[in-house]
Amino acid sequence: MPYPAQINREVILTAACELIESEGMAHLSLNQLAKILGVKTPSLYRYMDSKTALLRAVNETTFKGLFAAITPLLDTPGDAPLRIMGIANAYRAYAHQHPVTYGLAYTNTIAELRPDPAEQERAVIPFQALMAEICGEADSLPALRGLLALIHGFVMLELAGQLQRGGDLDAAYTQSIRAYLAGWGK
Amino acid sequence: MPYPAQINREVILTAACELIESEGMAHLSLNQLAKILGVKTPSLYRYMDSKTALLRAVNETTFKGLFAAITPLLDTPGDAPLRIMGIANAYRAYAHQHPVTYGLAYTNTIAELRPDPAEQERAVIPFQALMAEICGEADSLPALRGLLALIHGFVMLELAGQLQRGGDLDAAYTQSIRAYLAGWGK
DNA sequence: GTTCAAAGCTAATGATATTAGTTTTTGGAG
DNA sequence: CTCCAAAAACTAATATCATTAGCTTTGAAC
Repeated sequence: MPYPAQINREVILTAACELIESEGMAHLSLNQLAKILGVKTPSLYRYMDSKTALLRAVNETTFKGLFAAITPLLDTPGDAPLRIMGIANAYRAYAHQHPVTYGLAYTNTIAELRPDPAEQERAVIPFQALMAEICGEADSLPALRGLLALIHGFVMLELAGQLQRGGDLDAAYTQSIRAYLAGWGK
Repeated sequence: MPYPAQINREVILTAACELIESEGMAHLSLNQLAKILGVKTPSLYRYMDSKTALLRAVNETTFKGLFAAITPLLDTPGDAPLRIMGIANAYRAYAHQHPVTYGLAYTNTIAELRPDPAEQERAVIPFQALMAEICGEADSLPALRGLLALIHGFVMLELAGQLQRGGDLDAAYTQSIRAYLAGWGK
């Protein structure tokens, strides 16, 4: 092992996440990142193919963290609506804790930054069974999609500062999801 | 009027929109834009303060177009759920027709690109009355927020390529909104 | 025809991502 | 203990950006 490495893929990744989260997307440059890591810019290329690849990895990390925060709640006592509400709250909490990277992960005006979308849809399959308990097997896929849309949409609007007319956002979130589930339950 | 102008703010804006929509966000450079307009790059600065300001203008255009596509449907025959569904479909259709600029408008990993969010929330107030017909005045704000979240979230997931497990997306959209409204109507 | 201000241009700067080629380091072979 | 090879980092250079400063062209009004 000649020449011990000063950095590696992982520390680059976490430094990038922290920098994005604290300074915002616009201030993430490889120069800045290298300076933080105590290394010159081109050295980063030994561990990543491009800035785009790095950002894609950041997004993968975000999704991984998000699902890690959520999946444990699948095996929780209570009926389906209650468990779904717990998951929805954990989801929203994660997004609030990682607002910039969450936004980046789903933002994707640039298609190259997306992790494999097919894989993500697979990751969400376990949740479909939960919806099936409410609306039946046959409708469980469309019902799941609407649920994801509601959750994701609410969080995105919040993060974009688009829900600022006052009122209790926590309550609005809970009530809306409850209404959605009730609507499918009929 | 010495020296007739070859360009103006508006043609820059529409060219920018078209370029973004056809080539994607990543390929929008002022150089490219100037070349399309038959002008040298620095000349653009006579009509805009910065690239950021241009993108903010693009976003304003997007919102304006979106609301222009939607608001006429407020005065349509039919009960509240029917009218809401018409609006939701028009909304989704607009997003499908302008996928990149729609994504950009709501993406906003970079806060400077956002048009005044307060104004946008005001633009959506007329739709609150429609929700009130379903769930009553008292709950109309949270119910509206959930509806916007559901619509926006669904469209964003679609555009991000995150709903690719097959199935009828049109139906899923319609059914989910119907369920949501039914849930609030109880 | 001269004037003048608007509109465009050239040239330059500093930041950026990225590539090519060189130097430094050090664990292990002799 | 010395030396070597290769891994890891570095320097230097390029092309592309956005942006600024200052110069040149245009054409309508007098």
